Amino acid sequence: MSVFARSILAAGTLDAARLVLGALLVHDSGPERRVGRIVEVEAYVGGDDMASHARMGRTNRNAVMFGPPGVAYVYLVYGMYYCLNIVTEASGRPAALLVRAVEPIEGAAEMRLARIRAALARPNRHNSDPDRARKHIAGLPALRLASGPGLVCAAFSIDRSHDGLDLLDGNSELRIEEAPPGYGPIAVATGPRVGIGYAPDPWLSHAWRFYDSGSGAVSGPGLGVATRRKATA
DNA sequence: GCAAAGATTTGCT
DNA sequence: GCAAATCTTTGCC
Repeated sequence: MSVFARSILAAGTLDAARLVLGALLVHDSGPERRVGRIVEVEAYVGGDDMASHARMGRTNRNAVMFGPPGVAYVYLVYGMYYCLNIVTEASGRPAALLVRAVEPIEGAAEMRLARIRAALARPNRHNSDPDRARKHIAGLPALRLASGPGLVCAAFSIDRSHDGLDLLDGNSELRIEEAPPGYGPIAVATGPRVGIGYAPDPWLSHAWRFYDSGSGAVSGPGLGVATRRKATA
């Protein structure tokens, strides 16, 4: 299987978002190969996008967003969860696609184990019984193993060590591969981005979330803090 | 130097 | 349906 075309990511981010749906996220190391079909992404476009980490210019955290396309931008959100982005557009222009959900194709058992490992690594005051989390994840349908940005990283064992990794290098342990025939999205739907209630319009309202409406792995309507804050405001 | 908030998920009420 | 967990980054003193 060949890696995803860098020229597609180098062009406009909004076009790239539609074309990357259906492509495969592959983690090719460890006991079992993990493959997931990308079914939901969000576009963060340029330094003037007030919802983007790039809105404050280049910082230590977001530096790779300013680099070449096809590179992984991985950050820690809320101090607990990692999020995976695919950098887009030419060097010097900060843009990326946040991978919000993938549909497990291969290695679902390993994804489940990785989810359990991640859950046990962050016990909280409610989590008095480790077996509870274990059983919860064990009972999840495969389609729900990576249906959220933090869950994608948990299921694929992605962390800050992958920041800056070239996802379009066939030798990378984590990479994006072309969609096999028939894997493209059946119907691409769009909507506003999730969890960016702090951003002013027009960025708040831009329909820059793209997903395959035919996939059962797409994440929920958006349960982020910012979204709730907006709802109660 | 310190305070505040975040591209989320979870478990209990 | 809500609040907590947790830590990096940012913005201001």
